[in-house]
Amino acid sequence: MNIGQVAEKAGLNAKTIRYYEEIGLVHPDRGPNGYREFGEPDLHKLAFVRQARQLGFSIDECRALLNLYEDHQRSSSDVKILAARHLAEIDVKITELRKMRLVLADLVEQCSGDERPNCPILDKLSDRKDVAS
Amino acid sequence: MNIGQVAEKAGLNAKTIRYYEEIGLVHPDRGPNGYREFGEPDLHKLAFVRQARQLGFSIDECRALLNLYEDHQRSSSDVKILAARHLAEIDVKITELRKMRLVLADLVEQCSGDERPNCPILDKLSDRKDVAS
DNA sequence: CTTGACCTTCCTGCTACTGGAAGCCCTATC
DNA sequence: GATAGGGCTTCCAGTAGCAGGAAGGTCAAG
Repeated sequence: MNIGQVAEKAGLNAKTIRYYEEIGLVHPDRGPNGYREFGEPDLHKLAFVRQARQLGFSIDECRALLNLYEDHQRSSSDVKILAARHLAEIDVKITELRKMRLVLADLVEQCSGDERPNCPILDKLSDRKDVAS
Repeated sequence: MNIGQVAEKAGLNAKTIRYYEEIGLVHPDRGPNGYREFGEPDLHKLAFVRQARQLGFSIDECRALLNLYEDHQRSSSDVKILAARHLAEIDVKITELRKMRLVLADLVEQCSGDERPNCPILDKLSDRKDVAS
């Protein structure tokens, strides 16, 4: 398979796949013309990474997950620890965003949004006191 | 004020403030020794930007907010539109994170997390079907 | 006079790609 | 055989928002 085909099948951009090769996630063969040649295992790995990325795992976490996936001696606890840590990070992000959302929604609601210059949003931003911890 | 003092007062890193100068957010004077000299208005602007950053506004949005803040002919509607758009982006992010969280929490729960290799998390990631839309 | 804290500029690196330029390869058509 | 197109290659630059570090100037205290 050439890069275009594997890209389509894996649901990834060809550029992305070249990048993944550059950072050592995949190691496709090369044909006599210099083209990358991907096999089924490569496709499988790329699809795996795509799924993990969609769940928000970083590239390094994807690398670790791939290693675990290919290590048939792994303990599922290693995978679970990695995933649980990522889950916790997601929770932190959600919490932070919700904090922002609370303040912001309040400000937006308070702002009349007309042609007059008076604006509680700007007032808040220029306030001495902190907006959130 | 030197950069160290203004950094502490504004709650920002000195490096960050130099960066903000580089991208044109602030324009401190220079003393005869080449040191940056910040006045109260600079401190005020930096604190403003910090507050906006804490609410998740991008640097470009902060720039726009600063411009509106300093434009006493502004309409509050301009500010409100900007803030409402940002609020919508936050909502999108929260939604995406919650989707990830749903799938991930489920997987983590299903994984026994023991010494055996069998792992539903890896099974899911290597699945042909998409994990989320 | 020296020490240490503070300041300066410049350069690199981080994440995870994306876009573009210059050029080769392959197939099809005229 | 020439040409057109699409796909492939490498390399370089840029994105956001800084952080870290090197090399060196400045300033106040002892």
